[in-house]
Amino acid sequence: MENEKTPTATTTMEKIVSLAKRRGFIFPSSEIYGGLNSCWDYGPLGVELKNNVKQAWWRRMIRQRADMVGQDASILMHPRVWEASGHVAGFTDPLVDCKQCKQRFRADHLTTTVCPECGGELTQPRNFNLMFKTFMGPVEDQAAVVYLRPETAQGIFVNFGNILTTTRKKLPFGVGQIGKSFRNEITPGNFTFRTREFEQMEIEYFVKPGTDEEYYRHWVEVRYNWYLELGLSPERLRLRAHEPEELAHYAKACTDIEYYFPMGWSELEGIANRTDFDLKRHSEYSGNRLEYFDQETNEHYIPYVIEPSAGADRATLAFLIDAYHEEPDKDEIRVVLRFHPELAPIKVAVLPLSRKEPLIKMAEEISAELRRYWNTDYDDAKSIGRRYRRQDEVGTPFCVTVDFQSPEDKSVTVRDRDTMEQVRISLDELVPYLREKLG
RNA sequence: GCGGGAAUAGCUCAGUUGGUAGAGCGUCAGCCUUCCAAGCUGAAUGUCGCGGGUUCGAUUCCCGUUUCCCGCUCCA
Repeated sequence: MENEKTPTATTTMEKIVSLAKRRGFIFPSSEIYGGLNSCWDYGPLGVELKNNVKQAWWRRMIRQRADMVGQDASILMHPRVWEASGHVAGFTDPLVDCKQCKQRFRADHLTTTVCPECGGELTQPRNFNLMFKTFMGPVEDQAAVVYLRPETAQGIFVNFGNILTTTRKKLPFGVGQIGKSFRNEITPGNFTFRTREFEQMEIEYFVKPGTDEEYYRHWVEVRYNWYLELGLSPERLRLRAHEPEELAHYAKACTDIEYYFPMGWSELEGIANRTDFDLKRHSEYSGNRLEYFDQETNEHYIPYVIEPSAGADRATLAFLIDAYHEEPDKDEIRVVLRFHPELAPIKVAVLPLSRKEPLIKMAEEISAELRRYWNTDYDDAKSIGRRYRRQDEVGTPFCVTVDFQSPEDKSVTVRDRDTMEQVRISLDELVPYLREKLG
């Protein structure tokens, strides 16, 4: 697959948007007031899915690694942070528009005073600061201007010293966090792919200078495999190394992990070698030396940083798109979300075959038991086939069906979403059975 | 921000040459139903995206605006 727009791109994304709305994954923000540009709300199933994505990241990247710790920094930070990081200067793009051909250019990239495309007249440069600004305190005073963070990364850099002393970590080690960031993107769009409020899952991994390239490769591999482990299709996932001229001001190297979205190959995550840029700048601007003392070599130095920076909303969208399947079923089309069990918003549904007692009572008791371990749904409305379809459409991996035999021999059947096969097991074995499948 | 398209029920859409709206699917209730969207009966849901103008009357015509989608430019 090359970077082309497919003819079905529109309809695929529209189907995802429609399903997301219909089944309570994602709604337009403030919809009853007409919506708000580029803002989306995660509904009952969407929040489960996204939380599962974030937990799958946290578990593998932080908890299961001895060289990682977590943190959760505030969104509002000292204004000087953004001067040191380069965002106050670097996030302001002076843009000009051609009055004739309507194309837009960065004024600082132009060498001419007329449109390089058609020679038309250009508008005056206008500044686009991509950071959201607000006021700290009840009085709108210039001295109290603060920014909503445009990335979570800086919250880690400014805490480098605190984490070093409190955790007694030795290099190499990393700090991860998940949180909201805000950017006044010029062009948001493509559903939740590019929004002005978004959630990041970022790691800053500190290493001894000279070992940075080795760990850079390590993290590219670790992060790539993370998506594969959680079920993303390998043929829709690829790595793309940045060309030197497209690197950000702080980066020595960067590799994107891209997914083949309906609109084409687009970035899920970037793994950057940020060198010692950030810690050095914060040392300069704050007057605090953000250094590491290496006991083995008896020297002070500023660590290099490898940054795997992922978008939680983008990952969630990719998992949703990748899970989406339409399959012929008689004359109908069966919609199935084939989520990895770890990501599925509902893990198991309990379905009594009839509304007659004692099936209902037994089914309710079983769901109460299962709800202790997993997000469990209960549904007794309409035919059993219809209820399987409902669960398929939201990606529930397992359905526990209580039939007329169940009260007599204390057994149920478990139906698998992917194989559509059923096994009859005793009630005592149900939780162990599901635990083996779901973890 | 610029250009193009669109906006009617939860979803997909029809419709009104200007006289305040329907279908299918879905949802809910009841009957029926012993494992893959069966059937029957009944019900709920729309300020026709929002605001203004023209008009006796606007969902329909005009203007503005918001949102979404598709192209330009940027990023996680």
